[in-house]
Amino acid sequence: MKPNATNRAIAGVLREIGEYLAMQEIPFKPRAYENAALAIDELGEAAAEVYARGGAKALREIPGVGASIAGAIEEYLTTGKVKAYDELKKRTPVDLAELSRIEGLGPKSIRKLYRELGVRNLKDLEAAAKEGKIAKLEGFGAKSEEKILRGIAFARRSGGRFVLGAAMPLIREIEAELASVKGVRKVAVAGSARRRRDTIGDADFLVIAADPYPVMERFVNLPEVASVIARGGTKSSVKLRTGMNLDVRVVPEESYGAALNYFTGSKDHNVALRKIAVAKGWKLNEYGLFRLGRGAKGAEGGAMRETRIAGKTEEELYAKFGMDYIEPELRENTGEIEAARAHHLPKLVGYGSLKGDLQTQTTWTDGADTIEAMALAAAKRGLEYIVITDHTKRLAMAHGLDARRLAAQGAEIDRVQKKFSGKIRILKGSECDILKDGTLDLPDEALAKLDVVGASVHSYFNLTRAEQTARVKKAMENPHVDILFHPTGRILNRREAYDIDMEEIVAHARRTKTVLEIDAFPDRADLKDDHIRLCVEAGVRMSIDSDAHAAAHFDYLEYGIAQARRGWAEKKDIVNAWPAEKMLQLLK
DNA sequence: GCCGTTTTCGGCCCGACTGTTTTCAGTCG
Repeated sequence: MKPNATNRAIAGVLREIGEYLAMQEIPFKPRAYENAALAIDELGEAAAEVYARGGAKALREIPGVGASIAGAIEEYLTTGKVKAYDELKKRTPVDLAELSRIEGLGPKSIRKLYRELGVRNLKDLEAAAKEGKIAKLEGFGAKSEEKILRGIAFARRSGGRFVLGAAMPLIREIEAELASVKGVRKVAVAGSARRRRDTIGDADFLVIAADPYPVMERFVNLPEVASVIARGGTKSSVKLRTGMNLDVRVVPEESYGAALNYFTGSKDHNVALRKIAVAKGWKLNEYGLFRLGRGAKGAEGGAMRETRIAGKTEEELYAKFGMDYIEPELRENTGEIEAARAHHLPKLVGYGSLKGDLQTQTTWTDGADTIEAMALAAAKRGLEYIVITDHTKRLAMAHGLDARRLAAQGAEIDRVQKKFSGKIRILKGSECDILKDGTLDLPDEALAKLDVVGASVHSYFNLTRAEQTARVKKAMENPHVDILFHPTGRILNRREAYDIDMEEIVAHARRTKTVLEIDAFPDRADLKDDHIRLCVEAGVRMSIDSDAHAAAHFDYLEYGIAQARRGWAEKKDIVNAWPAEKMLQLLK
């Protein structure tokens, strides 16, 4: 078995096979490989494990994977190679991953550049462009060449995706800006930002306006715009200085719901809806849902007649399909369509429904604000309680608390609580380090005096999966540990999660009655949506915490709620959606 | 190459914009 045959690597090979087939203008197969690659990417477990469990037969259970692709995966897992891929690569030996990241370059162009100019990678591409060779190619021109050079510069500068919580404030500003254009009746943010994915690739805006011209004018002239990618009568795209792309679409009012649905995606969700429409003899596009019928001339000769049957609102659209309304956070084609048809969709935990916050840091360790300032900010936001959870002594750089300072902090909390009597309840807690061997950084006697104990890993990220899992499980067995904070340790765009068996952790949480945290700090977003859904299915309770290191960070709770909703969580699943007394009862 | 509540054969989501074309291919979402 090839040890580093990760899902990402397998998906990468499948995707490249698809692109090579697309170069040869082979129909349909490219999409089959692309679909399979997507399925592997989003598989909840390692394909290697699936194969170990049930061989190629088990691989074929993965939707989009049939006999042929299962064979390719098996070959890759057992030999580290896929012959068909190697042969395709030999015919056109280019760095596909690198070249297809360049905006506007697809399989056909890549093949042409290789055949005509010998371009194999970004470096060759840049050289060819700078020598003016690309502009002379048939089908290319001066503009294509410039665009390629800009694409290369950008690819070097930035990796691609943006953390939702970092991008959202600007997206909302632009939304308001577009809304202020004269004649604009409605603006909506669509795309992955509306689905509230933890990272987004770009941002999509939908506008209803009598006259699109002033909208486009304002849009391409936004101060943050670095370059205009496309500008048309109803659709434009720009690239911001941050590297993020924005798209805007102006649609007629009667199409608003269909367009919002279309541009919200996900692509998989849309494709699934369209297939259902086709099966019913309908057509769904961004302008509406249409019934198709032959014109008066009869079967063969007559023109198709389209009758609009829905499209003004999303609610109307889903109702026409016989479905309950599907919240944007659920639209990933992971069962929501079936659930909506069966009227079994979860009643998602609501925005603004949190009563408390179970992880906050103060000036006692690495927080920027005092206990009092944090309590005041939380009360202003309508929270009924917060838990003060400063770091413990192992985190020396954060000036972590030992048992003595923790006791002193307790006395300070009592003092502040008197001032806030009737306004907000301030609970005593800790973010206690889990040491390498799974023991805790504070003695049990100290932990026993606290209202809420969170435990977390801040060291030895490189243990093996078995060691890391055993370490965390041991900490969860401590009777004082109520919550496992940021369970996987990932930092978006900066650090991978440590290697830990989350299915095992979820099962252990159930056994030990440990709460798993959804850390709402934007670049953590940890648990991620898939893990949350595992918890929901296992009946494991979660908390949504800001991990605030400053009073302003209570704003982040919104992103944690979004993440919980993406994981199908309801109020009953979230301990701090309940009042303090009930929350405390739900803990160990 | 994959898939099936009309099908194990015959389909496969659909439309806008750009650039280089004079009628459209390629790319993107």
